[in-house]
Amino acid sequence: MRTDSRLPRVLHVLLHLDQTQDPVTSDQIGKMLNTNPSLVRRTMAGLREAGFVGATKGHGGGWVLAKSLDSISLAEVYAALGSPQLFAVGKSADAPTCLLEQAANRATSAALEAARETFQEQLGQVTVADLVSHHAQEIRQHQ
Amino acid sequence: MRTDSRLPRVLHVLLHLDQTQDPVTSDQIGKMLNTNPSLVRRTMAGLREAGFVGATKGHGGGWVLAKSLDSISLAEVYAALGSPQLFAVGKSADAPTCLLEQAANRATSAALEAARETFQEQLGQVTVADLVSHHAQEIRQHQ
DNA sequence: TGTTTTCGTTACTTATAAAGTCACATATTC
DNA sequence: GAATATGTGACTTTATAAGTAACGAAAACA
Repeated sequence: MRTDSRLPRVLHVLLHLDQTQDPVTSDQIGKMLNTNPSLVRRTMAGLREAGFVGATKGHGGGWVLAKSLDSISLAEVYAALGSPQLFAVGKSADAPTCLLEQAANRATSAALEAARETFQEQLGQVTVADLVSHHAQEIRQHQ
Repeated sequence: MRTDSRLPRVLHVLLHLDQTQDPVTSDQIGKMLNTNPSLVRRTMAGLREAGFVGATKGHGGGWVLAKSLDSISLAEVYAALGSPQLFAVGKSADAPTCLLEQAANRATSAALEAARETFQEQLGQVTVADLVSHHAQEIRQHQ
């Protein structure tokens, strides 16, 4: 498959939503992400269901933050996206009968699971607000 | 893409090669892995170049171990496969100009890199021989 | 010498999942 | 009622490993 870029993309969107009070349309977000509004709506759906953003229809509608970014961890964002498949590497088969194949799968899965834990820990330690907290001044200069 | 199962597969093969003195053909390995001999030869090529196995042509030819399994770490096997793409998740773009997108990418990459380090550490701590060392008796019973 | 076996390699097809696209119903504002 | 937006279903495209086919080269065997 292609590389799944939903996590960085929605983080990017959340940071932008925090820069304005006005609703931002899927069309505008699509231009930011170089993609189209339908994909934006689908990708943002999980964040809406998680209560991180709200969407309103009609004139003047669009996406707005529904929660402060310092109360949303990256782990929660990842979970809101449906905890997408993290690894491109995996086991050879689900339940092999060969003992040697079982051993090979066990070792592979163990290393992957350890890596997944690290990934989750890292995401859990950081809020979306943290991503720019050390760059606030720099960012303000460029808005 | 499909899930990359080369690592568990070649580990499986190495463990089998350790069970016999005779060369094992790509055809026989293909039957073990439920795939075909061409794919086996391509996948094993990296292990041959790394000096972990040898291949001989002609009658009575095939694949044999060229090194003791207790001298090969899983990390070396992974490297011999060309260190395949580990993650299905990745950054949104290589060098975005938007500072907020840069921040989103940085955070995503940082979590992934930490996870990769854990993965490599895990693989580095284990030799191929370790995979079955605690199951030696059980495996002998089933051969 | 010639046939068989086996690897080594190239070229091509298939499978899979995210990305991307299109269309349209629904809801809201003007 | 017209215009603007989301929500969603159906479909196409893209990227990459897996899988397949074919054939030359090398080694063993008769």
